[in-house]
Amino acid sequence: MTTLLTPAAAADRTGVSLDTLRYYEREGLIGPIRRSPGGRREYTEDDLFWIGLVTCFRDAGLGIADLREFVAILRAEHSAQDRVTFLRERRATLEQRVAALRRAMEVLDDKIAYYS
Amino acid sequence: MTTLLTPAAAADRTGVSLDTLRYYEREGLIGPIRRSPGGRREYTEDDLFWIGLVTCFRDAGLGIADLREFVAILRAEHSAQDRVTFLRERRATLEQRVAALRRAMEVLDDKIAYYS
DNA sequence: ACTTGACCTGGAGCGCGCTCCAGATCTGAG
DNA sequence: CTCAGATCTGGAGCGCGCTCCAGGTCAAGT
Repeated sequence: MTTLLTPAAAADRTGVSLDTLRYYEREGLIGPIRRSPGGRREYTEDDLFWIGLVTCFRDAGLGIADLREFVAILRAEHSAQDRVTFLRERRATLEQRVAALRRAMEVLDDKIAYYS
Repeated sequence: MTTLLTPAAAADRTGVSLDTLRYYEREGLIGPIRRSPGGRREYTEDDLFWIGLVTCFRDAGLGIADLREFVAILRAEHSAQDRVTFLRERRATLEQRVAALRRAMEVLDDKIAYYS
């Protein structure tokens, strides 16, 4: 028997608010989450794991649309080749962000050196 | 004689739109930019340089408020110590972002490996 | 002088990613 | 059975960072 979590528990475990959980589901980033007979959401461990992935990418600055595309690619039938291509593209954009951050950090380092 | 640039030229050189240049000025991120007798903005090379810094930080994901604070710290009278402290804090938050990006990239790498 | 186009200001509008709210329903404790 | 508290839905509201617009001014060519 798989343990099911209430929305509150899921929010607690993932650090994502109830509203945001619902929002992500509406947007197709997670779920659809199964429901109890009464209509309440019941989150599985798998759901939590997936939510973790989503928040990981959100934290990295990917937008909702990006993530929706990500979900689509991983869920729908796509050749492994397509998936790899897509994933590599995403990886490249993340690397560009890292580069932008490094540039900014260099500027800060220069200023820090100047004032030290 | 220092060369002065029209707004259009400044936008062109910096890659920032006219509207955004005005917006940044209103928000106190740049300038105030000097004006011609007729009231038009005239950008100096120094202005352009500063705009470059601002866009560098914007590209790194810093918010307008962060940048305003940045400007304030660098312009107003503050001890070198204060400045260094502030700059180091900023640097730390940028490093956290890099870490978040790295985590996301690891996830992508795992998926790429899986589908390869 | 006239026209054209760049520029001015103040303010409205927009897309994103939530966040909040109202009003209804479900659930569990007593 | 009752009542409080958790959850439901649909939709409004919000902060951010621009972006766009109207109505007017300025500058340069003819």
